[in-house]
Amino acid sequence: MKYREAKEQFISAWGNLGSNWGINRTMAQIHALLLISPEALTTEDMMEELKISRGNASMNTRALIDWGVVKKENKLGDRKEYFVATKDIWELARRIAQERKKRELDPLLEVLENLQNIEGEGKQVAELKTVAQRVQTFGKKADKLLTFFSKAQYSWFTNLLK
Amino acid sequence: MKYREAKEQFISAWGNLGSNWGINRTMAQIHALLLISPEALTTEDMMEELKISRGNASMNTRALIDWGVVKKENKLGDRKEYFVATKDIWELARRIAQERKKRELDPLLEVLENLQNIEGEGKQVAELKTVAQRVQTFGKKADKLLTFFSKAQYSWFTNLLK
DNA sequence: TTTTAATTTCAATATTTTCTGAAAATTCAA
DNA sequence: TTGAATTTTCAGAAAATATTGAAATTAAAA
Repeated sequence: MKYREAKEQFISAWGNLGSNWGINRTMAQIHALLLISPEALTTEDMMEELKISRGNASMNTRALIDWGVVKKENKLGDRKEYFVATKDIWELARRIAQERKKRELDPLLEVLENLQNIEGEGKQVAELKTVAQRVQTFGKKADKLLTFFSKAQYSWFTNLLK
Repeated sequence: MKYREAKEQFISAWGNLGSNWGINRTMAQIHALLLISPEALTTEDMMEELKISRGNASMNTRALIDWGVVKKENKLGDRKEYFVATKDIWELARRIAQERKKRELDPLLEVLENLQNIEGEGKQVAELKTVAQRVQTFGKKADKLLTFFSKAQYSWFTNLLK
């Protein structure tokens, strides 16, 4: 396989994965591009490689920085900003886990906590309470696991499989 | 808190969670509704509760069935179809894990496998190969873990936290 | 059969999300 | 300061996704 084709396949696969995970395609593609690039890239580079506008590149690069998976870099005597992605996949996974926990699991658990004090008695109330409680129990466990995961070493993850 | 309000909060929270996970809001809301309902529901019930059209209800119910988290039920002497959700949250988590693995991880791993035979030598080629390999290694471990997870008992998950 | 009830499909429409591009803001050098 | 280079912002446009509703299909009852 030619380099160019391989690159396109990787970027495209990463983009698909991202969009299945509520991350927009361009954001995932910029990330893919940075991942496979041996050098830091400028906004111009991204625009050209992915055929996207300046605004798009700027906004999605910022989002990647907010997720903590991309960093700015400066080069002496150059005014442009350069960007690099964390190349450590384990570190990447941990950051994503951490960020999603914060954005999704935590708010859900808060809602579930509130649902414990529903008034009334009937069947429906009972069912809602039961489900809320079960989801909460499960969610709390997932929460603990994610917290642990996001602090753990890669070796822990590996050992889990033995 | 009143029952109605609680119900709305639960459905809304579940809908949000779903839409962060690439599952459309209505589909998640129907699922939420079935989860907290003590009885099987008809399409009519869903339409009324969620203010959605018949077509929408039909399509999203079907999608839930494809995911394996909702089942059809029949009542004697009643021509209508009734629907129930799996109430076991652990079972639900396993099905989702299984389904997402099949739809997302497996295709990614296949692409990565292909990327191992890239022609050429330069820095860029080397970097792409390295990244693809790292992602693949990680992906394979995640794959094993998910396979195990989707066959495991709830107690395994619980024990993990000890 | 034929009729009626229930469900599915899908073209048209509505909504949401993403992207563009140019103006505004920022940053640094002269 | 001023001015050029660079980045950010955001209103409007485009694209993608979800929803409707009525016609077509299917399934059961008469």
